[in-house]
Amino acid sequence: MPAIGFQPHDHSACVDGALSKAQAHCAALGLRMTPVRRRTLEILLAEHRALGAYDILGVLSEEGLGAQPPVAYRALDFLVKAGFAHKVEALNAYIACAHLGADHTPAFLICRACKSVAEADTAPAQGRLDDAARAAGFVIERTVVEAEGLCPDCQTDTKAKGTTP
Amino acid sequence: MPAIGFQPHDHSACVDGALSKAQAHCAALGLRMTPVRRRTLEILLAEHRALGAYDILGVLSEEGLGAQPPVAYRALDFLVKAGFAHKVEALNAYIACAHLGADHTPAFLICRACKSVAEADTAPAQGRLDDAARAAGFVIERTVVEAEGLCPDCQTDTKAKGTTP
DNA sequence: CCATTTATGTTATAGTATTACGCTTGCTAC
DNA sequence: GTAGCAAGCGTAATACTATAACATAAATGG
Repeated sequence: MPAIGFQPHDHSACVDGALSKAQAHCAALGLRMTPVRRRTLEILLAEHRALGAYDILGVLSEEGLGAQPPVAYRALDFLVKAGFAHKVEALNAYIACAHLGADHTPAFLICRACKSVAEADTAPAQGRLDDAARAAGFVIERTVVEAEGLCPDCQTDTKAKGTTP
Repeated sequence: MPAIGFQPHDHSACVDGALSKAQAHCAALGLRMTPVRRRTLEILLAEHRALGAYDILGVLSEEGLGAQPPVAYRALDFLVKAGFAHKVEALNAYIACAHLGADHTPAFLICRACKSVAEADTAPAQGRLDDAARAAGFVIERTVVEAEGLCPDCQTDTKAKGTTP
């Protein structure tokens, strides 16, 4: 399960696949994929980048799908709970799940230059963190693993060399 | 390097030690430990819990050390950059560093019931994440590793059994 | 069809963070 | 010592993120 997001790929297939998997998952579990929710997922899927709730809201409201913050937050909550999207805590932003269907704990690689975000798998790191937690008598329910740095493309770009070029 | 924060310990020694280490570190590097910065560090050190910037600001302003948000944020930025404190991304809150002096990448164990936060070391997990990043061609500059769950004390408390007791 | 639950629409407000600008303080070089 | 400069602080204004509360509407299940 490689990090998805930096390598070129067939993006429209990636979007279509995710949408239909999400749809199927909803059908199977009796969840309701309403217009606002589907559109929100589409917006997130359109790019391998984290979007703020208000970015989403901007698009939704342009399309007449709701103009107030709760509309976007409710749709995002639904998608996150259903596993179709994740919240990137370091950015206070949201991103579509790149490994839909897998029951995973995501790790994010966040490029500080181009803002793209790749989703990797944490299973290995996870085990070690569990060890540390167990030693402390702590029971983990949810983990957040995020790394900020430079993606392959931005490592060679001059603009990326410093924080203030 | 065990997780610090859940076990009972000599807290005043823990505070005093951290303060004098910070002071010494500033002296060594020519950093300026001003009244606002020192007081902010003291406030954070007072508890092994993450505090919001506005919690800090509340105390500072009661004491005549500044009444507007930038005062708190500037002090916190300084402490974080100097390594005397960390930001807990999952809480949008700040906590004093529990391993002052060690050049470390912290991992936090956050109790959702009592809100205490322990700081563990991620070196092991770190290695695996590095592997994943290298495979993707990504260069990590900073990592965020946070786990939410229940601390030893709260696992037995009835109030902690559900999210809405 | 009616009751219940689930989702949406809307207003208002809470919580987190930054920009911008001017003043003061402390350091360094003359 | 004092002129020039950088770092820090005071303050106002504003931007960004998120939730509470309550009314309305649509779907589900008897």
